[in-house]
Amino acid sequence: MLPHANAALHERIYTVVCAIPRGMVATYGDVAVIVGGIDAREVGYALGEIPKARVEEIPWQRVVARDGVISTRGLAQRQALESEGVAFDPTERVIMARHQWDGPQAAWAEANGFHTLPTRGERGEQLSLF
DNA sequence: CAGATGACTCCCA
DNA sequence: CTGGGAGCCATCT
Repeated sequence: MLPHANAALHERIYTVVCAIPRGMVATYGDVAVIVGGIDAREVGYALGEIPKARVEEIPWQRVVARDGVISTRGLAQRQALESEGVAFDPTERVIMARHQWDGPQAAWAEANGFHTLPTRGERGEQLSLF
């Protein structure tokens, strides 16, 4: 379904995805919060509607499920992430403690009409996730 | 307007 | 770990 969902909404989602730094990942839920007014599912559907011509410019592979699991078929996403330095644990999950994006900078978010993520606390200290 | 459907997430058995 | 079910939002039938 969703043959041609709201183009403007897709653009906002794509813009946020393009802001995810190389080597980092964001969850569907995080992207939804940043865009505002939508939920994780909407993000997933939008990414599934990326036109072929733009799949090269949009780092869709940097968006993963909340627990670091990749939900797309095949290994393309995992390989793309590994090639840019994202590490996976033995169960094929992204090591979120080390690669989860903190969200856009306040200035950028405000300038583009987006939200910033709520403080994720001292996430960089809990490295003992294994 | 009601029902169905998803690259989601959370909870419980 | 697996599976089911509810809640979630936007769009399509």
